[in-house]
This record gives sequence, C-alpha cells and structure tokens, in this order.
Amino acid sequence: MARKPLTKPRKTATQERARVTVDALVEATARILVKEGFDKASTNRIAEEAGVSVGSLYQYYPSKEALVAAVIDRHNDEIMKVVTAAFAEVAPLPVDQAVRRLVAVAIEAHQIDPRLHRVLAEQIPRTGRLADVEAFGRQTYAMFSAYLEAHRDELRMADLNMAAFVSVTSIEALAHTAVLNGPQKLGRDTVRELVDEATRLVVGYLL
Amino acid sequence: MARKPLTKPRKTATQERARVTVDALVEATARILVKEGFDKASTNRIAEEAGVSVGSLYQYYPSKEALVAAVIDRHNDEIMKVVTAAFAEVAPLPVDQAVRRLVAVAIEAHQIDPRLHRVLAEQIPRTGRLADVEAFGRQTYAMFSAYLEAHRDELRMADLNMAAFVSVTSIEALAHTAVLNGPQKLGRDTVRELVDEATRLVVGYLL
DNA sequence: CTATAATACGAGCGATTGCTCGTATTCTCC
DNA sequence: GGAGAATACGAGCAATCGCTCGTATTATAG
Repeated sequence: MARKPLTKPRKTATQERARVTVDALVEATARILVKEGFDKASTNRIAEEAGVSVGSLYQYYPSKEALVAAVIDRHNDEIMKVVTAAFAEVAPLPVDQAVRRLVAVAIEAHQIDPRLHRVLAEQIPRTGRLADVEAFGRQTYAMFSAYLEAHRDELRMADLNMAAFVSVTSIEALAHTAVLNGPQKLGRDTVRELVDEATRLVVGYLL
Repeated sequence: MARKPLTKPRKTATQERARVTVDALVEATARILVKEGFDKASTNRIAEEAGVSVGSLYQYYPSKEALVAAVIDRHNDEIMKVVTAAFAEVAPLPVDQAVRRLVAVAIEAHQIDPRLHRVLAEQIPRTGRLADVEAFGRQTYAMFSAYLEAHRDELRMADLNMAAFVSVTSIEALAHTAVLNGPQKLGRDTVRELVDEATRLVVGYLL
C-alpha cells in the first residue's frame, strides 16, 4: 500500500462532540461577521470565538472561505424555505393576491437576520460564492416565471420572462432597501404601506 | 518654536509632477480593482502599477482606504454629472416622458464603467464610504422627489416620498441588475425593451 | 485494559500587509 | 549657481494573516 499514512482530514464529523465543534464554528463565524465585520473574521479569531483551536477549525473547513460559505448556505436555506413555501401557497391565487403575499414574504425574509443579511450581501462577492447568490436569484426568478406561466390568461403581456425579471428585481430591491437602509424599526404601519405600494407597482404592471 | 520640523506630509500637491503622480495613483488603483480585485489592491501593488514608490503614495494618501475613496468619488462624480443633467433636462416634461428619459439615463449611467461600478458596489461597504453611497442614493431620491412635487397635479397619490422611494429604488435596481448580471452585451433591442418595461412599471404606478 | 481511530490543541512558519523614515533627486526662486 | 522646499525613492519593520503539524486527549472496539 502506497500512501495514506495520515491526512484525509478535512471531512465530515462522525462523533457527537465533533458536530458540536462544527456548529460552534459556523455560529461563531456568523456572530463575528455581524459584530465585527468581514475583515476581523480571521481564522484565529473565529476559532477563539468558538472556543476551539485553529487546528480543529482546519479539520473541518479547508479554508476560511469554506467557513463563510457555510454561513451563507445556512442563511440562504433559511430564506429559501420561506420563499419556496410562499410560492406553493400562492400558486392557486389570482395575480393581485399572489403578488401581495409575495411582497410581504420578501420583506419577512429580509427581516430574518437583517444584519447578517447585510454583511453577506456586501461581502459575498469576494468569497467566490457569487455563483450561489446568483443561483438563489435565478431560483426565485424561475418560480415567479412559472407562476406567471400558469396564470398567463390573467396577464396582458407577451414576454413573461421580462415580466418576471422586472417584477422580481423590483420586489427584491424594495424589500432589501427598506429593511436594510430604511428606518431602524419598520413599524407595522410602514410595512403595510410599503406592501400596498409595492403590490400596486407590480400588479399595475402585470395586469 | 516647539515642533513642526518635518511632517505635514499628506496633503495637496503644488507642482505639476506631483499632480501627475496623484493621478497615476488613482488610475492605477481603479485599474487594479477592475483587473485583479480588491484583495490584490495592496499599497505596494498600487504603487508598482502606478510606476511610483510606496513612499510617494503615502505622501498624498494617508491610507489605502483614502485611495479607494478617491476612486469612488471620481466615479460617483461622473455618474452624478449625468444624472443631474438628466433631471434638469427632464424638469419641464410630463411624467411619462420624464420617467422614460430617466430610466434610459439610469442604464447609461451604469454602463459608464460597468466593471469598476461592480467592484465598487461590492467593496464600498467595507471601506467605510458607505455613507457616501447612501448620500448618493439620497441625492437621486431628493431630485426625484422634487420632480414629483413639481408635477403633483399629474399624480393621483398622496405620499410623494413613498412614491419617490419606490420609483427610484425600482429603476436603480433594474438598471443595476440588467447591466451587471444580465447578458454580457446589452443589445440595442434589449435596452429598448427594458426601457419600455421599466417605464411602464413606474408610469403605471405613478399615474 | 488496550490498541486504534477520532478529535482537539496551539506554537509557530512563511507570506503578506499597511506603512515609516532616512536618503536621494528635482524644482523654484533669488 | 546655490539654498531650501517639494517630491520621489525603497529597504525594511511590526503586525497580521491563513494555515500546518507534532502532540495530547478522548471515544470506540475487541
């Protein structure tokens, strides 16, 4: 047998304590990203925050980038769960009701962990995970496109792809900007007004 | 006389060759940001690319951040010039024509230097110049708000601030996404179609 | 209990970073 | 031409970074 004396290291954990370590690392990374920013998130700092040694960190994540990617994936999954559920729920509804619900969900989704979302939105590109985020966008776009296809008879326009692009981009931008750059606390009233306006914007465009 | 024997260093240049150096630095920074990314833009690398020594760099810019800020300011000025001119030109026009022109200008503005714009949009937050960008957004928002105010009689809505927020955010997002994440080359036809759709979206909302 | 695998540890290496400072060159003005 | 100011230079320092690897500890299996 040639070689394999050591190393096969960076892989999945089998014991329970290992899983605890892995979790602590991801959580510590998210915490540091939010509280101290991307630049401060060094591997040494993350390991310290997680109460773990650097060595252990590198047993499970081959690079700092992988760790950040894990945080991103986790956050994306959380959001996609909400969004996917919303599309399922909305499938049988007419356009005006569906859009209203989707707008509300978009805002909710952005409120899941706004500060983390902001850091990720800002820093994701440089981690090389840009593809993931574009995939995320495309997925939303695809679901919306499918919804429009199914409700084509309600619409007056020909180019459904264009319609989906315009709608998704606008809704996403409004939710994003309102939650991240708007007033610190979005009161119930403001949210309601925003949902009204965004719905009017998109429904008026589609019908 | 107590002290001021040396140093007062990081400041404006008086001689011509100094101005050349300063320009070379800013241009080199922009070039590296575009071609190699933010991480590769070290002070040593920038100085090298500019054909200048690190020492000279630090005579004019107190930090790497200041240098990036200079690039950002330059780019912002370029865009604001176009946008401001557009608002002036559009002031007397009715809403539908005005919006169409503004949408077209938004796309044009994003096409000024798309790759630099992308890098800056991605990296700006971490440079601490976030405030500048928000100010930029606010300026556009303010101009649009003023336009709506002046054409209030054409509109049917009460909350002009909300209307401006929704309009500006949508237009900006559509232009941004289309130029930066869309097909590599936006053909004339695609641009025209996009302008049509975005105009319809916003005009339908405002009127 | 013992052997082995899995996990955890952390000092520290090599590379790179932002930046300083003593020195050399060039310009300006008399 | 010469003195002093402005500009340019670049070796190199202190700090930090991502990451490795030899060792210590803990769990699992026979």
